[in-house]
Amino acid sequence: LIRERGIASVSIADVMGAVDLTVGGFYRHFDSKEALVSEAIEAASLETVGEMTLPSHGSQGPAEFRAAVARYVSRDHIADPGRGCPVAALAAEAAREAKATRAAMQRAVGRVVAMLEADGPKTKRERRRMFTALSTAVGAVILGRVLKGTRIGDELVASVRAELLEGD
Amino acid sequence: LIRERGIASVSIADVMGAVDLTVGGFYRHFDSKEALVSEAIEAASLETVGEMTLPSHGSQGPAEFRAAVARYVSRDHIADPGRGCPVAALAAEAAREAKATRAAMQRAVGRVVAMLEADGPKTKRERRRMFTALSTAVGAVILGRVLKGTRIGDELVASVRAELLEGD
DNA sequence: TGTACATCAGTGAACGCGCGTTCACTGATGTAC
DNA sequence: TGTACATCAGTGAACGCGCGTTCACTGATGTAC
Repeated sequence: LIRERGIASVSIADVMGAVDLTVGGFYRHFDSKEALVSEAIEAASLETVGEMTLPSHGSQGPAEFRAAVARYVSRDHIADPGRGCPVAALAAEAAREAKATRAAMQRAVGRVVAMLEADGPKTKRERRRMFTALSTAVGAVILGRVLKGTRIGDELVASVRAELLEGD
Repeated sequence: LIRERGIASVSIADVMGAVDLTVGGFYRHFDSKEALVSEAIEAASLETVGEMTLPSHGSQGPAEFRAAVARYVSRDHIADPGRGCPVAALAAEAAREAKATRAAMQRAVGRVVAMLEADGPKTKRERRRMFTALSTAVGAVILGRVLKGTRIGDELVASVRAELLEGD
């Protein structure tokens, strides 16, 4: 719900309503809205990284990397933020939130980096390419979402996808 | 103000207070908050593109492109969203807003693309690289902001900057 | 030059509403004896 | 096996607050004569 609508636009009543409960009960489970948001980012991050890593346990080859990119920079991911990467959906908003939320988002990014590093040590050049590819993928999903339904949006997503998949 | 704090977190009282006026007068100037947000995105977009294009009028060479990238993917830009690119600051949030706001953000992205296209027709390959570089730059600024003050954030920004400036 | 009047940016109080949080309570569940 | 009691998830009403928007008003400005 938060990934779909953003942190500020989801109320506790929305969250509780979505599981057919009433607002009052919320505080049996979380100390505050901020605690919920932090845990939600954490959970979504684990889920997303888990899906990306799924086929091979830990050691990722270039084929797995390409498959992950193809799933990340895709029409499906762009069309369904609610089930997608919390970094793409919420990074900009989380950067303006209180400490706990920012920290959760920093951990989420860290987890992606750790996943990309999982197949052993990298040269400086490889690390640079890794950070660049990550920025490109996140940027493309965010831009793809705001441009959804426009010609330029389709071209941008197709371009980035092809560029990342071809290596360079 | 909106670029700094986000659309939802800026109230009309905040905006009017920032220019030492009271809330009531707001509606002499704008029909609604949404109208203000749309115009603010429009204005910020013109300002940002203007700054990027400034040195040479229209026809941009590779040197101007490199200078623009260096200014965009920089510590200064990341540290000061309030004076920076509205796309990096607000694209993800604008994607969830009503039509007028989304449309303003789409125009903002379109303006950047038009600027990058300004030095004449491009091959398909060049267009692909252009869209990729745009996604990379926007992604890096957004990630740089959420990671501000962390080791990984510094490394990511430095990496993307170097990678984009070196060509590839 | 002086007066009457229209315009309109800005005021400040009010509106209905939804927010996050609190709290006294209910009632199902599981344990102790 | 049956009874008494503690636990605690969930209820629903209330709180104080800030939100976007409306509206009757004020008062400075500029134009018409």
